[in-house]
Amino acid sequence: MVKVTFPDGSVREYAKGTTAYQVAESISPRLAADCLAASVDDVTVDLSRAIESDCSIKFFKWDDAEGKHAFWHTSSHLLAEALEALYPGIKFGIGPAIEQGFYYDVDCPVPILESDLPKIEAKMAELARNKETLVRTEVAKAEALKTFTEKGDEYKVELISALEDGTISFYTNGAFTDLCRGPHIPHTGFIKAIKLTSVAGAYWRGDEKNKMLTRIYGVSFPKKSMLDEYLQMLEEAKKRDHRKLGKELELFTFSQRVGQGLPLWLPKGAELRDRLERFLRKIQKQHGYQQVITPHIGNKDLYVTSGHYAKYGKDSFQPIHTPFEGEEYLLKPMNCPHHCEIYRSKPRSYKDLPVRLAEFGTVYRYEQSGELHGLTRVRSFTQDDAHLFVRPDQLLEEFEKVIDIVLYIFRTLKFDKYTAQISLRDPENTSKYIGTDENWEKAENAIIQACQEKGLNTVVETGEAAFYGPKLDFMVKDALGRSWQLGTIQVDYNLPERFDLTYKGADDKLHRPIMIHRAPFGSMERFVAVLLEHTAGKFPLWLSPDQCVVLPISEKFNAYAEEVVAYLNEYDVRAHIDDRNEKIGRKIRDNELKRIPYLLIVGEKEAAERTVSVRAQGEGDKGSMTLEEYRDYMHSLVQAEIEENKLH
RNA sequence: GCCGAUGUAGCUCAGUUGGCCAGAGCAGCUGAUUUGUAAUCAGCUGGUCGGGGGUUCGAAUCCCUCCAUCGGCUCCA
Repeated sequence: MVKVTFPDGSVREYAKGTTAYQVAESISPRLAADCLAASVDDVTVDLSRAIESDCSIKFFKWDDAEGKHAFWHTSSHLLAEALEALYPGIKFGIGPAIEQGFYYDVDCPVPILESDLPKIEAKMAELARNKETLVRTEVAKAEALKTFTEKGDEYKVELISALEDGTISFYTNGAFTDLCRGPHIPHTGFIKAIKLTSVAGAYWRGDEKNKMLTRIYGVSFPKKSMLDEYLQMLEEAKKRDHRKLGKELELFTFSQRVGQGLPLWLPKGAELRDRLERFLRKIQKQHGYQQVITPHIGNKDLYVTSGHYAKYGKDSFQPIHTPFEGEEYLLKPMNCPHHCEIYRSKPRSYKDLPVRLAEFGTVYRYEQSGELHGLTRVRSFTQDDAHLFVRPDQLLEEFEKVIDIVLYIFRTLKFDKYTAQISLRDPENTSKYIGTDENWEKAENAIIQACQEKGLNTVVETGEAAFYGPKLDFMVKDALGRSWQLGTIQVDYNLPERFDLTYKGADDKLHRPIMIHRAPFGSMERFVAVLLEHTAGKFPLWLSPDQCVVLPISEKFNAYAEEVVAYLNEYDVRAHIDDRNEKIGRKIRDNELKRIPYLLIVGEKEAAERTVSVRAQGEGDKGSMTLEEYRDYMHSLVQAEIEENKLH
């Protein structure tokens, strides 16, 4: 007999060799029917796994991440089985579960097109109905190699070659056998709804030097209704797409003639951006930052000194040559070197530090054409940049203060779901980076310690650091769940050395400052994009380009409406008039669709009483207010939005 | 950059197997209407069908090429 401990702490005894499924069944048939995978001593396993010794056990259903993972992983095997049946000679790369579904990478003798997906889906559904059991077998490495060499699947052979003997397992569903660690759901009959979402190219093992395979993406569900919900969710997400909203709300546009990836900010977008900038500028002023302004180009030597030229020079916009002197200039791809030169413009004392130089600096980077994406990835963008030059004893405190600013901004704009990611150097490949191991270690430790002291929940990603230093990045997802880096804070020991930055210490000797690079928004472009997707275009009142619009019932009341607009504008309430010769219903509809927060309707009654009839966006009629009441109401709302999350 | 898809008026989209001057709604303009809480009516303007080349008696439709956009991959100072 073996003792099995359950999550609630209770213990039961079972005969040795009892499967996880049988254990579930012994608790309740319902649990056994719903459960998709289990964990034994915190290792996720198939339900068919036999229990050989005392252990703790957990069961995973669809609602558990592990359950979904096993479900989608099995779905990818089902996809592979269908593909093998439909495309003889097809070879398989890898086919994992992902955050929202699964994919399989294949090398197919005939191209698989998007138009082929329904056919493949149908085949999958057919195979799923057979309730094929996923059978695990453990094999010796030599045998595994033999199997796939005979099959002619060089990708699997390559994968197996890298594995240790004794750790290799196969899973078979129907006619398809795959190299796989598992775990899987018991049989394919659980898979009731399947949608193959797209085909794409993907390099074998993620390396662009390798062959490009065909990747087929899909999702699957245990119920048809869940698929419908999922598709519905995608439709909703499309409505929040910042590219669509940017066009509808007239915030920004692109022109093929100007060039790809070069956004043109329209008046309302420019106003929105200006408001965000003023918001941050104010916080920064309170925190001892000084605004500076630097040119959009810089001498090539500047970037040779910083190391950026060696790293990015070749795949950047090509240098600008002066007509006579033969000098080379680069479009500024970042602001740090310019700020270093400002630091150097006079001798600095330890008493002057920290020096905090801030600039909304527009930079130009050659992004690969296939990477451009709305406002989130562009070739010209404005960083809300600042560089802090600090003494070693100030590093932690300053870093933590920057974290506070980032979090304040996120709170104020209601970005409550973010991931704080510590991006470290790849220790396997240090040639990608500049600087000494000692300095890297110091910089990385500073970030880790600051995050701990702030009690920040973080994930660590190795190999994601900038080439000159490690970073703390704040990632936020867009409407479709794609993650974007917004705020970033970086610790840098390298540029101060390369630019020979110094300050005079109390000991009368020269010391090296440490640099903190930081951008709480990241870039104005990307931030506005993600903000649009989060708010669906319904900006908080303080940010909204238009706070209210005055709608006269007929032309007879235009004069009074103009008075109202003038009054509100005088008191910093952003108002304008809609004096089109249209019926009031029409004006309401159009302005609601433009997501104007407040509509003020004025007719005979309002003109006589010097009031406005207030209608809040999406909420309908709120009754009438005098101009003074409405003005104060707006002021209090705006105040509340900003004060609510105030930084201490 | 790579794989795949898409590109028709300012916007959203029709356009059958290649065949009469390329259509609609919205927006815009003109006129009528003077309106009370999500679309008033009528008329008009607007397109080298992404650019270029080719096949054909004839091309939005077929082929080639370039450009842009979209979904991924790679990249992201």
